[in-house]
Amino acid sequence: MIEELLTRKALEAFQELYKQDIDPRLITVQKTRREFEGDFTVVVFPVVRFSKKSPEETARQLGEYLLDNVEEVSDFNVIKGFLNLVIDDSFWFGFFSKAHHHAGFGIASAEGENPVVIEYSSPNTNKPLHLGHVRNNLLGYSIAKIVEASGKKVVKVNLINDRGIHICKSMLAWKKWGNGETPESTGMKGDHFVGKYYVMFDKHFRAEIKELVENGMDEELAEKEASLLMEAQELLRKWEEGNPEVMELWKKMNGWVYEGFDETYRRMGVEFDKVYHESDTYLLGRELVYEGLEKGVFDQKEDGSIWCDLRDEGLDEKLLLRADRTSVYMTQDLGTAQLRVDEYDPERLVYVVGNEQNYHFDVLKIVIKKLGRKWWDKIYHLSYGMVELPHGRLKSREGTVVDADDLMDEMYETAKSTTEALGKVEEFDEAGKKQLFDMISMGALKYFILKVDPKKTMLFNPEESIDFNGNTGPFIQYTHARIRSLHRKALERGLELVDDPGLVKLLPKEKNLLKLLFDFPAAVSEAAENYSPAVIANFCYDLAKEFNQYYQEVPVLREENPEIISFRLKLSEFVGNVIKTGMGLLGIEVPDKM
RNA sequence: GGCCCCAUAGUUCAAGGGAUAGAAUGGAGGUUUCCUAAACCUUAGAUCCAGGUUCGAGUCCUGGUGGGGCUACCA
Repeated sequence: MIEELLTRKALEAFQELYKQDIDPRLITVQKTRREFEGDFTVVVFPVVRFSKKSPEETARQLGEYLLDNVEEVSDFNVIKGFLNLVIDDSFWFGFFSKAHHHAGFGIASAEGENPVVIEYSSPNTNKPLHLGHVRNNLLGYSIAKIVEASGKKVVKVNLINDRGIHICKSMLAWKKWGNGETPESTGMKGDHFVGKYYVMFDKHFRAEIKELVENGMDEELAEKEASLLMEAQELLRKWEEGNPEVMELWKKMNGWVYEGFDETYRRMGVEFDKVYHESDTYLLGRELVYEGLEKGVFDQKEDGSIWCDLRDEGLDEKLLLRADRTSVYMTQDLGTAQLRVDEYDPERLVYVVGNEQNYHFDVLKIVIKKLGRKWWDKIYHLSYGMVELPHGRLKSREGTVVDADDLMDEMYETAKSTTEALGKVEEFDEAGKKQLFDMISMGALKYFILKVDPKKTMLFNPEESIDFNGNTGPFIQYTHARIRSLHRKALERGLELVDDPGLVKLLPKEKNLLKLLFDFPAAVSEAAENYSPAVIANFCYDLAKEFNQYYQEVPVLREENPEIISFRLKLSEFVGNVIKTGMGLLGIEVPDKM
């Protein structure tokens, strides 16, 4: 890397010029800001105490040394304590010649045995997916792609919370009021169908509480003793006992939900290498809790419930098993973590889970540590921010949710009408149109969500919807389509091209593009280190924006010189390929024409 | 009450302790006989408050204000 070379040479310069060995961390080489001349900048303020010269003088002497001793440096200028170095065109052109052929530029091949296991999605089987899940799924899938591109093996896993009181509520409602109807008989998508009964349970449950309270019962007590809740709990007990009738209903209703989820996953373009079900892992979790009890790291209370005392770590006591020995959320998460370690021996266990569960994961790590598992610190909670609506956060109960399927439908319609209004679809057949509208609508949605730093709370305004102009997915897709169009036109016109154009005088915009392209592998690494697709999204946007400016002011195909046409065309294609690769890391497809 | 997170143009987002805080959108104005105008160009507009550390603070520290989350024998 050129930055490392410059750092090394700068250190060398300090030895030569001032007889000083300085801490490499004091030398910062960064990209020169747009408004100044140069490609890389060394900030000399931190090292003036070693040179014992003014910042300007230090920068000037360092600049002269680098100009004399580093082949790539062709000029420099000094502004205050900033040394701006100009890298010779031949360096950038050399990079172009080497890299533009390479289809997988920026993508490292997987090495090492131990994979990174990434859990994402993790739905409950009682209701359809909403906007919060969309952020989760898109983040998880994209991060998996990015980590893979950074040269690691990745296993994408999903953990389905398929058991518990929530699904029992849906089951009970269906038994009581379903009259045997099914997704097929109603034409509803399976997850929406089951979700309907979950809502129905809640409605009747509320009504019952209201009635109990009106008859003089305390509200808190009513919420605990409502007959509907008791029945649902009875159903859960029967489930844990393996009651055949209950199991059958449970399997049937979960099956409906999975069919619905699969459709939504397919549409979002996400997939998994392995799917875990909580119903398969909670028993292992229970064994781990007993193990901890034997080791004396957990405690049993008089009623038989088992707890982990975390007060020494500044946290509270945490329940691990109920008095009746049924399991809680933490129990099954212990089990699944152990299972994954046994199965994959991972270098890291990444959990893509919302930041509302920060506390849960703090506790999980400590509990695993207390169990004596050395891999406790391989657990990494990728804690992403909530999606808020203009009126506050998403709340299923209050009906302020944005349903994932509805959202995708609306996006599709918007993409369709916008594209048709622009008169861009005459040349497409029906299948081509559908494919294009899918790409554009999902591109807009995915980019909108992924361009935001995962850790931050983000706002989604359904009224204003998602834009197709400016810093958006379709803008970048459009740039790609333009580049592909250039390529098509060049072939149509039978232009005389050369395979490896020789060194041409680089225009400023061309140099800017090459500098951006040069940074792509570093952007992939940075995105992988920080688990942040936003880094890639911003990179793609900058590249597309720079290209559009270039496209606007520089003719590509209308040049005389075949060498120059070839260079500009290949540079454009290089940009197009990197956009395609980068957007691919976000799970976004790019069209050849739009 | 305790613990955690956040605060940047009207709005939605950027900014690895570095130069004059970038974009987009919305506002105002402009570009199409020429490679796709979902584009491009010009223009106005912002770091919550008070201290501190530093040659240098949107970024780090302390206090305040405002917002969100967690603090379930729900998952």
